[in-house]
Amino acid sequence: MKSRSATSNDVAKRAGVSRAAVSVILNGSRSNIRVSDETRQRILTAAAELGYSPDLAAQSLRRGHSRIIGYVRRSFSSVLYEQPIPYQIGTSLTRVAQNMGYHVIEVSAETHAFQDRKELLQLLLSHRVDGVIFDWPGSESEVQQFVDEGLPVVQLIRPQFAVKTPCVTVDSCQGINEAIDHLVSQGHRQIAFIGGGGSHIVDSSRLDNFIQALTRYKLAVPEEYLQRGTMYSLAEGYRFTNILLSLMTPPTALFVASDILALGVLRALYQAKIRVPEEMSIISYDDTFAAYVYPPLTSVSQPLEEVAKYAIALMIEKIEGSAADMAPDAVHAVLPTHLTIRESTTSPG
Amino acid sequence: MKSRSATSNDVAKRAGVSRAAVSVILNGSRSNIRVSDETRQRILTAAAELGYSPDLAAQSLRRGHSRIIGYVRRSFSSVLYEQPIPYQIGTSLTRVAQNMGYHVIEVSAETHAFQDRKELLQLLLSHRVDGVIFDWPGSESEVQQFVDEGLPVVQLIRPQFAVKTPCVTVDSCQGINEAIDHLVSQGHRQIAFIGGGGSHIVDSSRLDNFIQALTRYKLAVPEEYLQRGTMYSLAEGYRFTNILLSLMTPPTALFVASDILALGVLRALYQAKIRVPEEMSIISYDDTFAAYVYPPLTSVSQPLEEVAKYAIALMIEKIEGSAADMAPDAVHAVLPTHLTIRESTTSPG
DNA sequence: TTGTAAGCGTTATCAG
DNA sequence: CTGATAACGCTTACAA
Repeated sequence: MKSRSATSNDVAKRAGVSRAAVSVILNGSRSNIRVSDETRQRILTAAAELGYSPDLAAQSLRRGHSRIIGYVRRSFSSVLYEQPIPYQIGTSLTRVAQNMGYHVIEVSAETHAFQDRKELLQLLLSHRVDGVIFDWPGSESEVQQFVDEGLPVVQLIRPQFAVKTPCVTVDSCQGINEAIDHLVSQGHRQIAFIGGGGSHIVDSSRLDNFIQALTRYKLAVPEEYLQRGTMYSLAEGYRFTNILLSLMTPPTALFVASDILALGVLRALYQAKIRVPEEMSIISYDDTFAAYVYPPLTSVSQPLEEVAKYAIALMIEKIEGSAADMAPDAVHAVLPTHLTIRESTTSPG
Repeated sequence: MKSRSATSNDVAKRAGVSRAAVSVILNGSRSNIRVSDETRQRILTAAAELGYSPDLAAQSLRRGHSRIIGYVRRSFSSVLYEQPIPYQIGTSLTRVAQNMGYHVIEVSAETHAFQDRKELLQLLLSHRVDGVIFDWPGSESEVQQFVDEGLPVVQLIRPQFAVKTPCVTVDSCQGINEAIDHLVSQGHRQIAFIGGGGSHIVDSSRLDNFIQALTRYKLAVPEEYLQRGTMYSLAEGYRFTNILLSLMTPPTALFVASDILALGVLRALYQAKIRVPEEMSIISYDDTFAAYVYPPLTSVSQPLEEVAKYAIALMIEKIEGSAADMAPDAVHAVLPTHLTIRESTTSPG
């Protein structure tokens, strides 16, 4: 027995006023209309008594905007522990947006229903989203089609820079510098790099920043200390660690470009009976589950919560801002990383 | 320059037919109306050319249902690794629902905007959700208010059984039996329990099933082997392990009622230089990140994906089903767990 | 200040 | 099969 929700009409009747007045008071936009305190009160209490809640669909239809933001994430179905970032970002986005009166709908290019990428566009369009946030878009065209529709678009983490949209990214530079500072100050001179992940500049810059940081200290960067694979996975971390251990001069410290790689590193080290940090120092990158393994990993933390906040702020500005504000269509916010020191690093041997 | 989306009217004009025909073809409901193949084609191509996508808000307004399902999760803001289950469930729910033509909106009782719990109800009501799924509702009234509104409600994992709604839960029994079978078959006779988490039967039954399983083998269950705390946390796992290690007769195997507890267990064992599994076998419960630590943990896996599928199926049945089908208002689906064997268990000493 | 009326995009009804 | 018409709940000029 579903009780039909109260409408603004019901509230108006109960308060003995017009629908218009109810609309103004309850979802008040026009400020050039003033209402007496007394009628305002009547409306408020009437609404409360009836448990009135405005119909968002009707509002959306009338107002021409939905207050819905689409969030397109890479790989919906991936295992939580192999891709923790989109899970965290998605949740943060949703929470932040809700606090701003918006609502996020989460989709992925990989969902069964969307083998045809067109359908994804269709779905978001059907919801009449006010804007779309991409986390790590798979291709240029994936983003471009939304831009072509005239929708505000914000890209996160690994943008397709060829498409001119505002971006929010994270710069590994500061965090990696701090990491190398930390290791060097502990006396490490032989520091190796284990990396992975695609060809995006966000990934390759981790290696670049690593090399630069070592160069600042005039430390050698032998080619065999630079292990770089094609993805971020436990298996690759494991494999590269074994390669490094078999070198004539193994490193005394490892900089590992992702937590999931670090899990493989830890596994290889345990099996080789090499103690962390006494015999090998480790710093990971991401700081997702770094604190939860043993030993707790010193790690470069990414400000994911900030990324979400910034992205939503940028998006809402694009949606609500006047045309004038919208001029700089390629705002690129770069958020810094920092080192979180735990127990996986100490002086060598 | 936002190009206004094409409407069904535009499609009708372009195809030279009536709006009604477009509606029937594109979102076809009435089956008693037949359309010639030729006009159908005209409509389809016209829609494609215009990039028509139906306005869900308008449909929702007109049809009286929104195809939106609310998902109320406990603790939005908790750290991913301390509460992985809601993250996984939420994502699965969203994905499964999308494949069924529904859309999930995710909220939490703990969001800033909803200090007043009423606001959560309001938000969901405003979206005119067709139903609400609860994962671990905090209180009876939290669920009851939605039932009172006449909304279909499904509860997951840790239901408030006092409120009569369909539920989908997971039964630890089979998995724990398999776990004890496994340990006993390896020769373990001293098996301790580390548990935590509230007073919900889902939590306490893990202990009950553990005791029953041991009893089947006529094994002693000394009181000091039963360590039970108030929450699932790394710190408690750590603490309980140290207590167990200090006993006159320490156990040779540990059954740990949650992965996050197991992380603390591993930490304590490493520090005590007790090797896993050679000197101590471990089985965890949850199988969320059990595979990712070292050694990979033998763990009782919960069918979370199935839970999501079942919940959505149940929900859609309640929403769309005829009144007759809706009679059994307390369907209670219980999904079994099973043991996943990895490398943290072997014969004792 | 308050009331009236039009309209957002869709679907349902009901006569042609 | 088409075409007109009404209605869903809400906002907003504009008129009173």
